[in-house]
Amino acid sequence: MASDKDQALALLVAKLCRLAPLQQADTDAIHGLAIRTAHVRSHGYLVREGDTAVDCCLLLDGYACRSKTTSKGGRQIVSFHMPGDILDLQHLLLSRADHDVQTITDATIAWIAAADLRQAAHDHPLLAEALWRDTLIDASIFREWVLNVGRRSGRARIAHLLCEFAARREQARLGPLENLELPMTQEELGDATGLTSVHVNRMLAELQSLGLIERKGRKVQIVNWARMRHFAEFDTTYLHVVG
Amino acid sequence: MASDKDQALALLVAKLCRLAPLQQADTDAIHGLAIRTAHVRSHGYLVREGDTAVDCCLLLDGYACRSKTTSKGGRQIVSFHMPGDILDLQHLLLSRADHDVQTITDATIAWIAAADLRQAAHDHPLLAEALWRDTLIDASIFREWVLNVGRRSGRARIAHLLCEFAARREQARLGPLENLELPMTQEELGDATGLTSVHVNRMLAELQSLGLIERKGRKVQIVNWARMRHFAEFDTTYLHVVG
DNA sequence: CGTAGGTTTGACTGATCTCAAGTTTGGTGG
DNA sequence: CCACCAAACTTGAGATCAGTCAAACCTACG
Repeated sequence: MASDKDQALALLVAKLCRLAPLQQADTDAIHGLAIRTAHVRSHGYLVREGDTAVDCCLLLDGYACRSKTTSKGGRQIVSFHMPGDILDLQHLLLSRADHDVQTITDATIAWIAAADLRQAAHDHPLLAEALWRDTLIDASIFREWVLNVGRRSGRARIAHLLCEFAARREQARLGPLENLELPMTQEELGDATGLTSVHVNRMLAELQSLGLIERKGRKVQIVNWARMRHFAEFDTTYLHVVG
Repeated sequence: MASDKDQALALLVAKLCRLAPLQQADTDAIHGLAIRTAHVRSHGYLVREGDTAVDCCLLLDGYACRSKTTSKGGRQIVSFHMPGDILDLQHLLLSRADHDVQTITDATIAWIAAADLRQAAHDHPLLAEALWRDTLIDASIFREWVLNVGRRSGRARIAHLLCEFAARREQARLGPLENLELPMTQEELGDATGLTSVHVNRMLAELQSLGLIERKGRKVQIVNWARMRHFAEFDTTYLHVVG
């Protein structure tokens, strides 16, 4: 039976192989990384803004998000994450965390020593390329979020977020495109879209009344993917899907 | 007398040296890159969404921005750029452009062959590190923009944008912190903050009436940096200033 | 000195927020 | 299995911020 650590390494290798044509030497280097796994409760902090991170965290199970906070207390979620995602790759090369990383459900995390990973990237160009590409895709998603929050109506923002979540979930083979269970509260959906939880609620109700989705608790069914996609102006290009 | 090409190489080397401790071999590799310079008129496209970019562009003179467009025609500017910035480093590793890159004033551009730069990064780990760190700072700024557009009032958004522009300009030694000339129209400020040009106008007028700025045409004077900074909730941490 | 693009202003509209009161849901201990 | 509790969700009414439309005013430049 595979340990958490073995599972973490397998997940990491699989992910990075999709991002660059890794050779044996590269995957060997990954297997040589110091890793420890941990269980973290829902809403636990993995990294706090201002921290000097010495470890990178890979999400093995559960869901997480990254967020920033206004000095007046306003919270903005800047990304959601699912199993297989590396949560704070930027701390490999930037010394101070500029945002929080937090679980949104109970989760299992693999902590990888940043110095090890940095050294491995330095010694293995293809590994560096895979990691770099991962951060570039991250950045592309941030750009789409700036557009989402800056230029779309409330209903379209929510629809777009649902589409992105569904698409990324399917891409990571975590479930079918049309049926998903949201791990986050409506308050968190609001923090991600620049809306209040009250308005998120109304927009979800509206998407349902438009026949785009069906809901039961946090289970969401996308009734007609093509119509939903169109309504949300969702185009997967920005996810830079590889493999 | 230095040619545009020499100027480009000097600028690039200076920038990357601030981002990683480059060695002689690394800077030699940079000097070996194929480069050609070009003058581009105001509002000219350098990259269009969907393009397969074969060159990376370094901005030598003038100002530029990157933007995305909604299918309904809404435009969102996701970043502004000034001399010394590399505009589309992400195209080194992502094949399709997910956004437009456009000048906002007349500009001088140095085009660097992407394949050359990719190869140089592959062969020189410190060069890769410098470029990677540059893209990570880029991503950090996108995160701050998501927060800006998602969670701040109109007046604070504009104030924050002005602070960022002033700070980056000073950091690149392009002028003093408190006095700047904006290269962009109020419409473009609106496209960057998710507001209409009409509202940008009113917010600028308000910042002036609050005694935070003085304006004359597009010249802006920040009357009291400490107060402005506080009002805008501007904290330079996210710019990850190095050197 | 005429023109076009950019800025400024006003009046009205509408999307989203705020506050506040229910209602449902999921988990926990008896 | 049930009763209870806290958290999350839902709904309503009124307030507000920002958008829309339209006109007038600059200002740089040919």
